[in-house]
Amino acid sequence: MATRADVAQKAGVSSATVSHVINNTKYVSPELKERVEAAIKELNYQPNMMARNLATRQSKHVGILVNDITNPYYGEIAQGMEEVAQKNGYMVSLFFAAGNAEDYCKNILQRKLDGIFFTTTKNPFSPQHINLFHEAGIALVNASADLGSSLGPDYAMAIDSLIKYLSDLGHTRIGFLSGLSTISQDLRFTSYLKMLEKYGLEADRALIVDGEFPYETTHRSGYAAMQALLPRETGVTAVLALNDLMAFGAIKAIREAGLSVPQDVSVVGCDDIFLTECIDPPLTTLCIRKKELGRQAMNIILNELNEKTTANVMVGVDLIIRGSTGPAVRRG
Amino acid sequence: MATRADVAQKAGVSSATVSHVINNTKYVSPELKERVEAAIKELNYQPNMMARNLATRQSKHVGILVNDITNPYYGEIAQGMEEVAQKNGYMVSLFFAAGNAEDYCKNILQRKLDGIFFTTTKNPFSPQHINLFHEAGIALVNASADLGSSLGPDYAMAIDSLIKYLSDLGHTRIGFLSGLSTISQDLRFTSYLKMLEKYGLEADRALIVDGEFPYETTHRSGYAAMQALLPRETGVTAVLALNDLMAFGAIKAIREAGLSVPQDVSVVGCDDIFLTECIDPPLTTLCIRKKELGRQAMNIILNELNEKTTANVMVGVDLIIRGSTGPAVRRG
DNA sequence: GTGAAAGCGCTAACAA
DNA sequence: TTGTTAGCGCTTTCAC
Repeated sequence: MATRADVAQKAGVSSATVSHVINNTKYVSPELKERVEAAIKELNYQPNMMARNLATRQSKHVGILVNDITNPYYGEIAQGMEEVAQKNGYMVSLFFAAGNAEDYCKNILQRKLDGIFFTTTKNPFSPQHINLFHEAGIALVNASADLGSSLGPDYAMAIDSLIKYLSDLGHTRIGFLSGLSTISQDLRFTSYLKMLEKYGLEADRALIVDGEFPYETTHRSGYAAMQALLPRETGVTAVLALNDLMAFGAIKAIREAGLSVPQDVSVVGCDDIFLTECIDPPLTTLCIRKKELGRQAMNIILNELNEKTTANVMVGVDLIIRGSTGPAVRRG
Repeated sequence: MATRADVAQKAGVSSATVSHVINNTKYVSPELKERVEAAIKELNYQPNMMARNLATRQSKHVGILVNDITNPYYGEIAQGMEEVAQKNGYMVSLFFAAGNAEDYCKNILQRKLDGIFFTTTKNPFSPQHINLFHEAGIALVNASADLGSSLGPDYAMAIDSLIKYLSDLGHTRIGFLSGLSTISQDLRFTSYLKMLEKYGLEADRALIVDGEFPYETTHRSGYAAMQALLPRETGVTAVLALNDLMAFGAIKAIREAGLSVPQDVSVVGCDDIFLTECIDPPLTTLCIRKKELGRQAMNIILNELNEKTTANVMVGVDLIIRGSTGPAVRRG
């Protein structure tokens, strides 16, 4: 593989000049420029990023930490992030919440990743790890808050609309399938509580199902949560699940209990992964603009790197009404 | 951030010695070794991979090309690959079939990726690109065949079992929703044809629905394919879809046509993504060991890199019978 | 057994 | 405007 020196020689210029035409970092006379470009083409020269990165002390490599890439939600976010990363000459690598934090940390530090997007609150990294990242000058974007920039879905308004919608349909006993811990400060959960209050509905503790350690938010935990909720005889007529996968599981549990959706229980998901519209019944859900989220994450990282500015942004969430919700009926 | 020179100084040895204790590349007396290790710990020294990679001419960085990471199928493969990559000090980056091949190619070459796993036949890279990869000594693992090592699911036996199973249930008109082009040499399709013949069933062209360019294998294309198949009045009583997503879409189309699954039409998917067991009815499908596939991919790359051996392996596929298939009934 | 020093390919002062 | 050169941090011969 040709190196910069080869190009310089072939073009009859210095290697610095080659650098300058490649990086557009200084004026080079049109004539030389042309000669250099010709040489590059001829030799099919490709700059060696490892060398460049060593010299510039940046890797042009970022990471995305996902809970479970098997959830289409994260997949779409990753796609959005990759899209703008690619446009800017960055690569994105995957990290899994279930992976080994120590190994990941070492990798991140040693490879000098330029930035990381934590899409999930389920973060394997300890505050010490985060500190190391900070010291290394890595741009951090967190779904929730505090460290570096923050970026996440703005659930509050959509959940407001949702509770109003359900309330208008006559629902007064609205459950919440959390998947997370009791003390969760998840915005979905806190918004749920707040909006219940706003619309004069009772936030009965029995209507709320927490997850169990290790916390999971899959169809399986949704199934388990609903199985836990139904026998409680709370008079529940509607539930909001932390995400669509959990909602799928909840629907299954409801059916297995001999009830139907939405006649007996209305079910609402969150995320709006593409499958929501193809299951039966189609799922009412809170639609997060996932690609947008991913794009924003990369943009924020880019800004943090280039302009040294940190940002706090929230992306919109919309209530999408489909077939899994309907009027409340009193069960005997 | 401390460098190797700092460590050397603190330990009172040369930087070469530090290298040797870190990489275990030469005998170093226990005494010095200990001093070096102490210094490393004390300075919290982390080797700079960019420098090391420059010197060793390998990036310890591999890629995985996926069709659509939003399909849990690919997500699980990526997870498997990442798992063994991490264990071996490699990072894996994502490439999307829909991405810009030119940009990707440049990236791959310039960053000196050590290997790439093409999980999908839908490959944006031209033979010229592939050639460049070859010349650069990049380990290539392809789902189908020919370039470098090959790795993919072994559909043939499972499809044999499937056709036998359906045939035993009285199905004689079995459709195929391909998503791909007419001339597809996809092993699922060719196995389907072969097994129809084996069990004495007719491979009516009208029972086969090709995809349309740009080929897609999502629930949407499954929906469209089934909508195309139903009006043909072929007497179809069972269909095999290229993957589970397409099967989901097919089920939706069947229902919208006023028919039911499996009473009127049996539906079979492929991949066994986790959602198959939580939709209604649970989907009969061909289960691919996805994590295994990902792990194998990384192992093959590692072997190709270290032992210069190439491999051709297929991972097992199992027929999983669930609720979406049942006895054939004569309609009309 | 250990260390000096010459790269790896590129960038970025600084000179010319 | 262009070229020289000293790094970037690590590996790896080759002397000692």
